[in-house]
Amino acid sequence: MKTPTSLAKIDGIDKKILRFLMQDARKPVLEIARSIGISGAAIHQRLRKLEASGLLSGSKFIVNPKSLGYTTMAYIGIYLDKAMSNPIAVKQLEKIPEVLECHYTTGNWSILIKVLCRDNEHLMQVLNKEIQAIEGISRTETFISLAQQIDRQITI
Amino acid sequence: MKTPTSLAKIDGIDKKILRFLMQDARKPVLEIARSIGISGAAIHQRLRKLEASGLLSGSKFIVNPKSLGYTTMAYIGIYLDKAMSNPIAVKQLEKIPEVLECHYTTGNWSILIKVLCRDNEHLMQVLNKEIQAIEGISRTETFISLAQQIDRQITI
DNA sequence: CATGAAATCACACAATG
DNA sequence: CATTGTGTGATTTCATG
Repeated sequence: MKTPTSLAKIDGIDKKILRFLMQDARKPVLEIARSIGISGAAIHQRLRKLEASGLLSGSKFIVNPKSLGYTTMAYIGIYLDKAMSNPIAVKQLEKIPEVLECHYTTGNWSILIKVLCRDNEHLMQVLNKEIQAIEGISRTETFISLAQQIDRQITI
Repeated sequence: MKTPTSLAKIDGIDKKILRFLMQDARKPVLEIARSIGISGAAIHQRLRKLEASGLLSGSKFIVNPKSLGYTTMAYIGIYLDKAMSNPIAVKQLEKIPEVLECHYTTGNWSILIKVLCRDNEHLMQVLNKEIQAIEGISRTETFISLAQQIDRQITI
């Protein structure tokens, strides 16, 4: 087995286009066209191809959580009971809006989640009233992010 | 002291606009306007205000790393030597393109990073040749993400 | 694959209620 | 704070090198 998912083959022009749009999804295609010296229609064709290949999975507006009063980010390692099936716990975690990521991981924990809360008190409530209340979750270890110094996507 | 950063006050219409654009940054403003029943110009005014308030920190095209052959994601907890100043290590980590996030955390480690690699072998090389080579980094603990079941932004 | 032309649509800035 | 109107520019598609 050597083909996990068909790899997209992209050339230098695709990379340039992507680098622009990964920085600013609303950058007009025609501006990019002028920057890299090909026509707007050519960029359209390439973007359609990249979408069809699955390489582009959409675009997002990024909201700054601090502006909404969310200042406390934390990672939480979760130990599940042996008998517990992981998907059931995940389904419960999905219902907690403060949970932004959830990974099934190797190592000490069964799963590792990232949560975003307003403050420490809010984090404590999410931990005690929401997460610990989920059946099958036995113990947790919390790591509060005091500062995030790097946040980026894959380098193209 | 009660004002960490001025909180943006947003109403229901702002929320609707944001929910659309957080899903798809390129959704035409006029489409949103029709969906929620106000004029396009009104949405523009609101977006300008939200940008000015700092709530919107841009937009991004999302690329699917698997399409580029990057299938191994991992979190790495890093112990720094006591004498080590955190910013210097971070500066070195920034130079490693596989490092996507870097958090200064409470708990066992000094910092927690997220890396994205092509495969386990690539991860091993990044660990041994790049990360362990940084002065001040004494020990690391790696947690490979076998599957990511939740990935989203803050709920508005 | 890239181009250019043409039709449609969106944007942005007013001035105004 | 929302609306309408308007000039300008962007998007999208198509037929064609």
